[in-house]
Amino acid sequence: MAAYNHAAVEKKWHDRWEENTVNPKTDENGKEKPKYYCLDMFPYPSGNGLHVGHWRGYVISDVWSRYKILQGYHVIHPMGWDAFGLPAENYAIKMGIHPAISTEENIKNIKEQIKQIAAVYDWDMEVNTTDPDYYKWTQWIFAKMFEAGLAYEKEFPINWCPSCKTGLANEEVVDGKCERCGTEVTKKNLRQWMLKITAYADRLLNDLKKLDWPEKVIKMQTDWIGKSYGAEVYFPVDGSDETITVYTTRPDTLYGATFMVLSPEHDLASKLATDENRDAVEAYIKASSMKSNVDRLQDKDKTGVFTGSYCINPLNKEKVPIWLSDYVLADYGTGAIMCVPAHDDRDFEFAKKFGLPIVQVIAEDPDNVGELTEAYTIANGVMINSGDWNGMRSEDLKEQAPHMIEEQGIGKATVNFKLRDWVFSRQRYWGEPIPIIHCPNCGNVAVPEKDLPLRLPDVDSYEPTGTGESPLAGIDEWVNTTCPVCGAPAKRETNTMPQWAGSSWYFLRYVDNHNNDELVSKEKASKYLPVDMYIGGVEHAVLHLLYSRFYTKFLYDIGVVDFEEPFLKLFNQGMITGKNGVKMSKSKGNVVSPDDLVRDYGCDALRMYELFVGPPQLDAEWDDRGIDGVRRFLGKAWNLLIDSTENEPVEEDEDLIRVRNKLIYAVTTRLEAFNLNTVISGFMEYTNELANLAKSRGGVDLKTLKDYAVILAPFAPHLAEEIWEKTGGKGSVFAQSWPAYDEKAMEESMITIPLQVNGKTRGLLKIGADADKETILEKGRETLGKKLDGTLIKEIYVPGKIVNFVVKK
RNA sequence: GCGGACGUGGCGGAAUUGGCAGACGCGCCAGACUUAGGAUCUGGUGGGCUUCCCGUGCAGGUUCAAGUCCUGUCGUCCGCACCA
Repeated sequence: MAAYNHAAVEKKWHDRWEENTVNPKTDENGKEKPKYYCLDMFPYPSGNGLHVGHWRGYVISDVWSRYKILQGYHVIHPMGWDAFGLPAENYAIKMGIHPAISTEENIKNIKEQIKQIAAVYDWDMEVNTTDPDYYKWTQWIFAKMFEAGLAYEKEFPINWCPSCKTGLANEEVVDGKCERCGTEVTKKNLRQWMLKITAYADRLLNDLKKLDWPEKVIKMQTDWIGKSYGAEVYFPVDGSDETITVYTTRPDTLYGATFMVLSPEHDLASKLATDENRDAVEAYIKASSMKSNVDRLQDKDKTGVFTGSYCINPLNKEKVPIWLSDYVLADYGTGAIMCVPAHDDRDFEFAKKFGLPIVQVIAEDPDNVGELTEAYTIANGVMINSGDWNGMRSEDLKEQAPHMIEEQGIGKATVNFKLRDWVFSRQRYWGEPIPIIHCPNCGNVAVPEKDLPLRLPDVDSYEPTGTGESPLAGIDEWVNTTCPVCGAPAKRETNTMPQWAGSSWYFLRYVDNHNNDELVSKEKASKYLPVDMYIGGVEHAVLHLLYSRFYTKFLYDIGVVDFEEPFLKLFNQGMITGKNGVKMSKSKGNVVSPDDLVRDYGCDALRMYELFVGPPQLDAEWDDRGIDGVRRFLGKAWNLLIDSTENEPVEEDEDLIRVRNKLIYAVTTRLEAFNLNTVISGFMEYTNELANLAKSRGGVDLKTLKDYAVILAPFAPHLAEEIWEKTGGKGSVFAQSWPAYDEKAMEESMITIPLQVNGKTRGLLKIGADADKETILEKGRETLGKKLDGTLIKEIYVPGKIVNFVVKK
C-alpha cells in the first residue's frame, strides 16, 4: 500500500469535481425549506489575495453546508463579488489600471484561490455588484427610497476623509478616524444624499429580539441606535421672546437646574451674547469650529464661555445663566442642555470649574444632607429643594415627570436616538451612480425604471478630485441630460453610492441572479430566504449588518420580500492573527499564505487545521507548526482505512461497533454544538482507538469504513471521496446520508469508577457495568483498604460515575 | 467611566446536569529504523520534599464533591465613550 499522497488524491478529486461528474446534487424539491448558508460579506477583489485568516470563515461555512447536504437538505451556498468601492478603486489607482479592468482580473485570481478551498459553491448563483444587471437593482432600490421620501438631499458639515477624499457615514468613523484608511476625519460642509435610516430606528431596535445573534452584536446595535426616554423642557430667555428647548432624561431633577449650556453650533449661540461678552463668545465659537473630531473626543477638560444672558427655570422661575461649551453635542437632542451639577458628572465638573451654584435635589436621607463631593447620579432617593415634588421618590418621579411637565405646558415627553441618518453619497468614481436628475422646473427626479441601469460612464481620469465633486462631474456629455418629467435640460447627480449599497441586499439576489424583471421573484425569495446562518467576523456589527437589516425592512415595506429580518442566525467567527495577536496585514509582514500549506500539507489538512486551531468563535494565533499534527492524523487515517480496503475483509465485532458508534456520536454532537475544534480531536482520538483494534484484526470492517468516509467528508472531502471509492461505493460520498449512532452500542461491558475519600480520588475500581450499588461499595472499600482508616461517616455512589467515602480521621 | 468576553501545563486548547483536571495536538525527552534526520514509527511528558502531597489568576464561601455555583478582588483583550 502506498503512503498517503495528498497531492495525487486531491488533484484527482479536484479534477472530477471540476468536470462536474460527482458534484453533490441536492433535492431542489425536498419537502423542507432549503437551508441557506452564507458568508458575512462576499469578498472584494482587492488584488492581495486570501490569507489563512480568510480561509477560516470559508471553511466553517463549507463544513456546515456539506454536513447539511449529507443530512439530505437542499443547501444554498453561494459566492459573489463586492467589487465596487474604495478598496477596488484604490488598488486600480495604485496600479494605474482602470478599475473595471483590474476588478475583472482580481476576480479571476481570487476565484482560483477560493477554488483551492474546495468549497461547494454553486457558481451558477454568482453575483457581481459592478455588473449593470446587478446594480440596476441597487439603483432601483435607491429610486424607490427616494419616492418613499427616505432619500433626501441635505447640506451640512459631514465627516470627510482627506485621504480617501470622500464623505463618510457615521458608522464608518471609528475613534475619529476613517474606517478604511485610518486617516483622521475632518468636517466638510457638503451637499449630500442621505438615507433616512432613523425612520426605522424603533423597528431596527425592537426586531433585534427576534434574532439568534451573539449577545455582543445585539448589544452593539442597541447602543448604536441608542434609544433614550426623557422630556423636552422649554426655558424662556430672560428679557427676550426666544425660548431654549433642552432634552433631558432626568426631568425629575429640574429644580436642580442651575445653569444652561448650548453647543457652540447652536442657532442662538452668538445671538445670546451680550455686548460685554460678545468678543469672548465669538472667539469661543470660532475656536470650537477649528477643533477636529479627534481633539474634541480626547480633550475632556471642560471649556466654556458665559453668554451674559439668562433663562428662567420654568418650574421655580429662578434665573439661570446660559453658557456655551463644546461638551454639548450640536446634533444630539436639541443641542442645548439644562445642567444639574448635583446629579450629573459632567455638569458637576463644569460647575466646579466655573464656580456655578450646585443645588442638590435628591438625597438618600433627606434629614442628613451634607455637601456633595461628587455628583449623585442615580435616581434613587427622596426629592428635596423641589417645591411640590419634595418628598417624592426620585425613581417614581423620573417616570412621571415627563407627563407632569407636559400637563403644565412647560415641555413634553420625548424619545431620542443616537442613530443618525446615513450619509449615502461618495465623491468617488467607482460606485453606482445615484439615479437622480436635477431639473430646474421639477426639482429632483428619479431616473425612471425603464432607464435603469444608469451606467457608470467610462472616464479618462477617475482619481478623486478632493473638491467635494465626484470625477463624474467633469463629464459634460454625461452630466447634461433632459428631465424625464418635463423634458427640460437638466443635470445628472454626479455622486456615487457607498460600497454598502451593493452589499446591503446581495443575499437576496443570489437566489434569482438572472432575473431581469424583478430584483428577486416572490416565489424564490420566500422559498429560499431568509438566510439560515450567516457566518463572519464581528467587524460589521454596526455597518453591514445594520444596513442590510434596514434595506430588508424597506423591501418588506414595499412588498418585495415577505420577511423583515435577513439573517436569522449569526455566527461570529474569531479572527486568525499573527504572532501575539497582531492582525494579519501586508504592512505588518505577518500574512501567512495558504498556497504553500496547500502544496506541502494538502487542502484537507489545512481545512482541518483551520478548525483545530481553537474554538471557532474565539481569535486564534496562527502557528504553522500545528498543521503537522493534522497531516499526521490524515496519514494515519489513510493507512488504517486504505489498508482495510486492500486487506481481507474484516467482520465487525462488538468492539468495532462500539468505537464506530462513539466516533459518530462524538462528531455529530460536537458538530451540532458548533464545537468544531473538538470534532477534529474526536476524529484523532477514535481513529487511534480504531487503529489499535485494527492491529489484531488486520483492519476494520466495511460498515465502519463507509461511515467513516461519510462523516469525514465535510472536513476532508478529497480523502473522504477516495476512501468511499476504495470501499466500492458508487458515485460521490456526498450522495450518501449522515450515519446515525446507537447509544446502546456505545456502552462498555466493564466500567472504571473513581473511588474518592473526602472528595479526593484515591483509587480506581474496574467492574462490570451491571454491578449493583452494594457490590460496588463493598469492592470499593476492599480496594481502598487502609486508605479508609478512620470513622466512615457517609458513602455516596453516583451510578456509573463515582464513589465518595466520607471519613473522619 | 459604562458594557461584554476571557484567565487551566512550555504552547494551542479539552472537560453535558458540580463527579478521575489537563482529552486531542504542538513542543520536548527517550528509543527503533537509518549513511543521515528538521522523514517515519514506538513509548514518556502538570509540579514537588514521590508509600505521600500540591495544583484551573488571587482571597473567601456553599457542597460528600467546585475549573464549573456564590461573594469579593486582580489582570488581559474587545466594544462604546462628554448622547444630557
